[in-house]
Amino acid sequence: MPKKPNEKVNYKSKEMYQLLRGMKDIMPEDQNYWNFIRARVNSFAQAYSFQRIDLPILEQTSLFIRSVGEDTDIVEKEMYTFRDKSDESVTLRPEGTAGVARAYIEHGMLNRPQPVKMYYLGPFFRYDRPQAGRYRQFYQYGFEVLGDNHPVIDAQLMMMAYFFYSQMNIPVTLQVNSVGGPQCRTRYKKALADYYKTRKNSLCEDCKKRLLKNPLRLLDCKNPDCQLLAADAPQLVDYLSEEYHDHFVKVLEHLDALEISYVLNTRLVRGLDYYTGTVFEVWPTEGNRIIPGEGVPGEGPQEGAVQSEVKPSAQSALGGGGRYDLLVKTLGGPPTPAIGFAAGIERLVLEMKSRGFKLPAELRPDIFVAQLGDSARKKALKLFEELRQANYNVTESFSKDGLKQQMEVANRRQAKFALILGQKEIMDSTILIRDMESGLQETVDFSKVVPEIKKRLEKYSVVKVINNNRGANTLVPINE
RNA sequence: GUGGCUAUAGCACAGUGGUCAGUGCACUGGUCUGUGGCACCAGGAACGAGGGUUCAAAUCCCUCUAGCCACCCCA
Repeated sequence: MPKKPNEKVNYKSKEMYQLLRGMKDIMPEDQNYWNFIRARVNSFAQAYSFQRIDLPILEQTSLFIRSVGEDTDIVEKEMYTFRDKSDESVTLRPEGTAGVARAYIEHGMLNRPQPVKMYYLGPFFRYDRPQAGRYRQFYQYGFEVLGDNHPVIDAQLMMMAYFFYSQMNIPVTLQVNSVGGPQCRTRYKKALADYYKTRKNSLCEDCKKRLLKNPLRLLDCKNPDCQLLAADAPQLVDYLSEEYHDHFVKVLEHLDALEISYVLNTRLVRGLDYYTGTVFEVWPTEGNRIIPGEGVPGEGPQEGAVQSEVKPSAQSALGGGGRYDLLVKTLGGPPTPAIGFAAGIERLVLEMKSRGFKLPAELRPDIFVAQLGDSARKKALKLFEELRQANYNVTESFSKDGLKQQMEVANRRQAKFALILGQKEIMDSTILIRDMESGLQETVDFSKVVPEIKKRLEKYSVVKVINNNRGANTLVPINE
């Protein structure tokens, strides 16, 4: 139905619905990345004996206040909190560990063989200011080990995090530190305060506030003057109690033995209150990343290697975690040491894209069914279903009339073979099989089409890759 | 929450006050009811929203919304 020449139709309404701030659609063309990551998480979980747990997105507000900490940014300004119809204060989960700890207690998991190893993958919510790789609804996967405080557990979890990325050609460095227990931190904060008391005037405005509110943050201020001061400030590791010190030393010994790339970063402090002892983050190392619009290579003076203790950019941490030996008890459960690691999926997708990560093409259709004429269309529709039930990956474009158009679709979808059914074929009960790669085609008896297709598809069967389940860089079909 | 930059077809861009806006890719159709990758032709589709200045606004100003960047912080 042709329109009148001058009649302009605007398909975009002036008052269009749009995404809420910080929300994001994951489009079909990106699903390959997401499927790949989900498959990888599942296969790592299986290889390291973690069992999946799916927790509600909505929990009691107090769960997060109690676990994450009242004075943290997450609780103070980033939670989606509201009252439900029974006037209970509920919160969209801002992180995963609190829920896992809650479930551990609620389901009496202390009666299971320890440690209990669980993983999760799903959406989380924080009302933060959006930026690249930072959304208000974001996806994280996480691994938690509860009920064991042996240092080897820490090392193994870090190893897992490390190889999750490095084995898919995303070079990463582990940033490792120990924040000790509450007593260690109290003593350390006092030492810090003493150190800064006499040097207060050289601090930037922000840091003067930090001195009162969150002295640990003084150490990673970006201001050059503050950094100078921070360099000589007392270090947290020197204030660890013997117990925490010994534990941390053993963790580092394990890491050394593993020969993986890690940095002892004495300034690494994490933003949730429940951490005790070992904390770590996974930072991508800047090798061979494709930065869009990057200038001419070889131009300008080469800066020294990026200092590994300075984050290249704000959103660059791919993941992080640490011990939370006191959390389960804080939430009313039995004393239960635990450690966890969680990472953001959006950031990993960005990283994969910026490195030109090659994904295996979608599974190609085996067969494209083309038809010409009404009676052929009827027969083709039935044939399609028969082939599908015979477990072939079959595709079509039945609503199109022209053979040319249909062949274009077949080509675009990279079908291996085309079956062509026209009036002539209907007349003598045959069908055309066209090999889309060679262009060769043959007429075969219609009743023999399935065996004939089967015979021809054999040349492709060798390529099927079975996932070896050890983190190999292969794409596997997903059941989320 | 603070500061800065930006907003033109599905995507990437051009147009910086003067014919109700161009290009490339993509999309739909045609050349071609019997054959895909190529070619040629045609078509649909946009100035983020609202207000102001002006004879005239995509272009200048204000507000809002959103994105990005730097903080804050985090995944």
